[in-house]
Amino acid sequence: MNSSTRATLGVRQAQKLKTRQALLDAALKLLEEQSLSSLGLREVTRVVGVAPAAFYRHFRDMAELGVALVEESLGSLHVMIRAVLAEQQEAEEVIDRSVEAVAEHVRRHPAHVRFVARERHGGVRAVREAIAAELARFGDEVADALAAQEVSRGWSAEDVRMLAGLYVDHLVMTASAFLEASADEQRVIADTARRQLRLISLGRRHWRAA
Amino acid sequence: MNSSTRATLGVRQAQKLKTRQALLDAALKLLEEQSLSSLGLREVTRVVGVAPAAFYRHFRDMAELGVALVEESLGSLHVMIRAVLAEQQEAEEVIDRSVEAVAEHVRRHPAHVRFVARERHGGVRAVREAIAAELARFGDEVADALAAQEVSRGWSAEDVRMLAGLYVDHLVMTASAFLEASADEQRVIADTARRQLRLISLGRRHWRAA
DNA sequence: CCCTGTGGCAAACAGTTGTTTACTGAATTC
DNA sequence: GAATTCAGTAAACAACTGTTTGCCACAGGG
Repeated sequence: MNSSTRATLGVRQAQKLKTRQALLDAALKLLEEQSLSSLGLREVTRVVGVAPAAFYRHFRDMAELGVALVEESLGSLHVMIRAVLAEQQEAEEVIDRSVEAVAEHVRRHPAHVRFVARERHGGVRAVREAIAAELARFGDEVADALAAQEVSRGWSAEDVRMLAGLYVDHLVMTASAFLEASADEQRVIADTARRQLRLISLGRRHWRAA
Repeated sequence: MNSSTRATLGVRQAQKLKTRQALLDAALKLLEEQSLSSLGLREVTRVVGVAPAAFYRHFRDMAELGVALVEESLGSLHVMIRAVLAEQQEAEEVIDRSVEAVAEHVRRHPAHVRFVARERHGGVRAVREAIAAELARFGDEVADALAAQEVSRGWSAEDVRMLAGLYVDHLVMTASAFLEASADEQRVIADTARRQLRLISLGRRHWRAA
């Protein structure tokens, strides 16, 4: 009668998913203060409270666990981005809304954000590639949203994609800047981010019109 | 009579510097495929061909070696940036010149660039802070150069610093994008980077004028 | 020329790591 | 209700880690 698991899932399978999630959670916690390539399998199982060998029932190695963490981490970000993109508002409002959304996302999922920022260029190839692929999908999604706006009339697909890339990069930079900042510094960062977006948006409106 | 070391340096001191440099070089090479927090002291000394204990004659631990690598890595970048900033040219030219300089820098010092990109958000606090401090100095330097240009007339110091931050971030993003790219992809990246800089420069010219 | 400072060495230390093995006991299937 | 599946266990493995110790060879100053 566990309400958090579907009734159709057997007790067996549900338990397995539970420890799998426990492994992911423990790893994410440990990764707040070290990087994936130095995180040991025993370290993780010790925190969860299972035998080291149990790890292999869920992941081939730490790299595979890392890829699973990428999906978990960027999944929530994906939801957030889609929500912001869906709102149809004035440019100024959409900027304020975006920065606020990023700030809140970092506040709610700091470990996820830190993990992505850290492993984006980290020492584990498979994880790097998973993050790159997911961020590329973000870029495409943003590009689609931009193309649908009337400001982009007459823009080539490449130019739209270029602008989308700029936005995604800026998002990632801003999010990781928030991470290590105190409350005071966070306000400064948010303010700077808004002005930067405003400047970009200005450049956008004058593109090919100058 | 070693021409690469000052004549005033005794044989003693010169030898010490030589193995110290060998340790740094070996570490940098090993760091192309892993991150600092997983790099072992024995691993480094083994490559150099000295006893593990010899490491302590030069660094307290790997974190200290990492900080030394930061200075080495960002030192060369610093020279490059200063050179570009010194040139007084038309906006369009300075953009082409900047992107070309970044591309060449990555071509000449890939391991250094990779190291900085990887450890900027990596698992070793001291190294993160050293990189952040150095990048902040870059930002100040760029800000000074921007402020001296007539386009910035009437700009507040904060706005100038905001724009400088945007440029520095863009530089780092572009450099790390170059890293894992093939020759073909590099051309695409360079082209995208140029267009992004052009858009930013456009926004800059219309700042507070719109 | 001898004395001293010191960069590097060999060896030993207690811990820790990833992986394999044979196993147990409970949920599932028939 | 018996047979089967399989998540998790305990123990052992060789290989490796960072750090300390006492020692040596030798450059450099007196």
